[in-house]
Amino acid sequence: TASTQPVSHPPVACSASAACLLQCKAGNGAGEEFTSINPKIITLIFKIPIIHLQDPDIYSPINYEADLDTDDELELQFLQATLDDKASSLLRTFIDNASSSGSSSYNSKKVDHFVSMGFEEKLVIRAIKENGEDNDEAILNSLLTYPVLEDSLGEDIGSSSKPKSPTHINEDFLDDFSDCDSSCGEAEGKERDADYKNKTISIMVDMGYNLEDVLISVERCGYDASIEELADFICAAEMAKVADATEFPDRSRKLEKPQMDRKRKSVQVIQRPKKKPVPERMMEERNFKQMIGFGLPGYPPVRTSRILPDEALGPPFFFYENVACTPKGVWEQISRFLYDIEPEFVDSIHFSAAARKRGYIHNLPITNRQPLLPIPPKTIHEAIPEAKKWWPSWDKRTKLNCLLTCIGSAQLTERIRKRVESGEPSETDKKFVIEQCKKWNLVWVGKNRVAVLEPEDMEMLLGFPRFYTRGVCRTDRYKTLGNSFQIDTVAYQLSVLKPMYPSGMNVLSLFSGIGGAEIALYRLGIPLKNVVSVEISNVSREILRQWWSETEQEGRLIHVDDVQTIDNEMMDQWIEELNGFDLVIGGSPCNNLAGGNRRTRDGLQGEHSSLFYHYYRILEYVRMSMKRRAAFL
DNA sequence: TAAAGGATGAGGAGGAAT
DNA sequence: ATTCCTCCTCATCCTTTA
Repeated sequence: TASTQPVSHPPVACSASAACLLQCKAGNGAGEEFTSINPKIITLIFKIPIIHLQDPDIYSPINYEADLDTDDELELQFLQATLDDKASSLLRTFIDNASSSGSSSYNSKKVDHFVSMGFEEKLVIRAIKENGEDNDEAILNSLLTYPVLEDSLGEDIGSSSKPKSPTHINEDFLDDFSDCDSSCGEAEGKERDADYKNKTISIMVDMGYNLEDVLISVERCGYDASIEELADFICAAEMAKVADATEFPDRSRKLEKPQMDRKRKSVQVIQRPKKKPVPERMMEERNFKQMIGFGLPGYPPVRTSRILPDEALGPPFFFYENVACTPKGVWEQISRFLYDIEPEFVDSIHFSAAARKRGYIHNLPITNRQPLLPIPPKTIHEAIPEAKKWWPSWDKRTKLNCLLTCIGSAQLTERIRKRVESGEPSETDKKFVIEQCKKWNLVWVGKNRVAVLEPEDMEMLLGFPRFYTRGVCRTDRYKTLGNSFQIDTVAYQLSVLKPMYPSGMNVLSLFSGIGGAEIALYRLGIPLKNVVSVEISNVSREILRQWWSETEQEGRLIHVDDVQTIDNEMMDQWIEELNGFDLVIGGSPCNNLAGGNRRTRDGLQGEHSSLFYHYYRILEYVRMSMKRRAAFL
């Protein structure tokens, strides 16, 4: 059968289509759009082609339905109902990819084709019978619909939901356990557990794992955990010992909330907590108000540890960034896709003289962070000492506002000069001047003269080397810098990686821009072994390339222009050539989220901001592919 | 032709007063 | 708890200027 075929090729090829589906508008020109997509639905689509590897019965879409509540059903129905022409073509791609990539080693018969995508054979037969053999789209649509329509399947579903990592270790091992699930009675369950435990432990020890570690991992992950899950846990625990014993699940903590952890684990990314919505959780946090994240250098930590869902643990580590003040619900949506990890909101005002309110979601440890040295100036006067001389007493600013992509005009600064130069300005004049200064981040550069920040000022305030962006026109320097990371802020969070990777890192940098992530790692003293940098703007790419060349980086810089063109084959090739990625980092476009956008602030589904789903797609695939590779080697 | 200028507010967050 | 007020925002697009 399909499930016993050796894994020789990445089976997932539909992810891009799945992500694209998110952007499909409702059919019939109704003008409605997806405003909130449940990751369950998307994950369902994502997972379908890979599930056959493990255990088709367990991974059939029906089983996923176990995690779908009423809302999800509606959403799924809505998804299907809105498959217009555009979506249909994507669906076509989805099917083609799944068959050409994932099922290349299987026979071409219709049934096998869909079985290989993870659907149950009997349902495939039924769908073919209903739709005819030649209509793949209709067949697939039916297969996706069955779980929703088949009420009677609900019980079976609920009891057999046991998603496993797509990692392929040894099918024989899994076959031994795949027929045991919670549908057994209580007594049976205990017996099953004991049986399972013994077999698993025996196998794991045979595989070379330390008995104690195996026992701990079984305790921690639950008796129904698969071998690869246990292996993952042990691997993570090992890393934790090296890196930060308090960050990863450790022995003292593992028994605290076994039920909660088991539940979370057992559903992986499919299930999202419903009782405690993310928004309230996030807003309750006092870190949102002050935007100090989990703590700042030199201050007592807000939080010293956190428990990440097992499926979120590195490697690879990941780091995601975007503007903090998005339309409502956006961060909740992002968080739901990124393993429900709580965003860390930090205002770079704590690291710099300029504000920059940003949210970060990552799976990094949060203790033993170290700030970059030297500590950057934190007030305007420290940052721009020459301005102090000309600063009027009635301008009370000590900090700059967020560095944007556009600057004030020379005409404006001239108008301000005229208002101010004729004696003591009136209150009205002062009000106008202060208002404009705050709006455009103007600083006093001469007697009665204000000016916009120079590109070099912005480079410094953002933590880049001086003249980093030289060589391109002034407008482009402002634009690219305005879109960048604040290096000190990001580096502080990334600093925990330094002791873990003394010999350097392989980095997949998405939406690189001018290379804020690369500079942050470089300034931390973490060697850049290989960097795959994805950036659509050739101006930005050139800036990074130039820096890479000038600083004589020993590693390799691979540039890709469009994140949407990255397919599984490319990722597999990189993973093979570079021996995997250690970090997937990036901040997806904020155009449709940022408050300054008057025209197209249409949220995460916006034209540019929806590229976030490619971050998710790529991260998910890289993680899956690396897991599979690790288990295979 | 390329760069700069100018017009284009909504939408939250947060504080103070009620 | 509600209302009022102040403040700020990784922007976009068309026109004007150099």
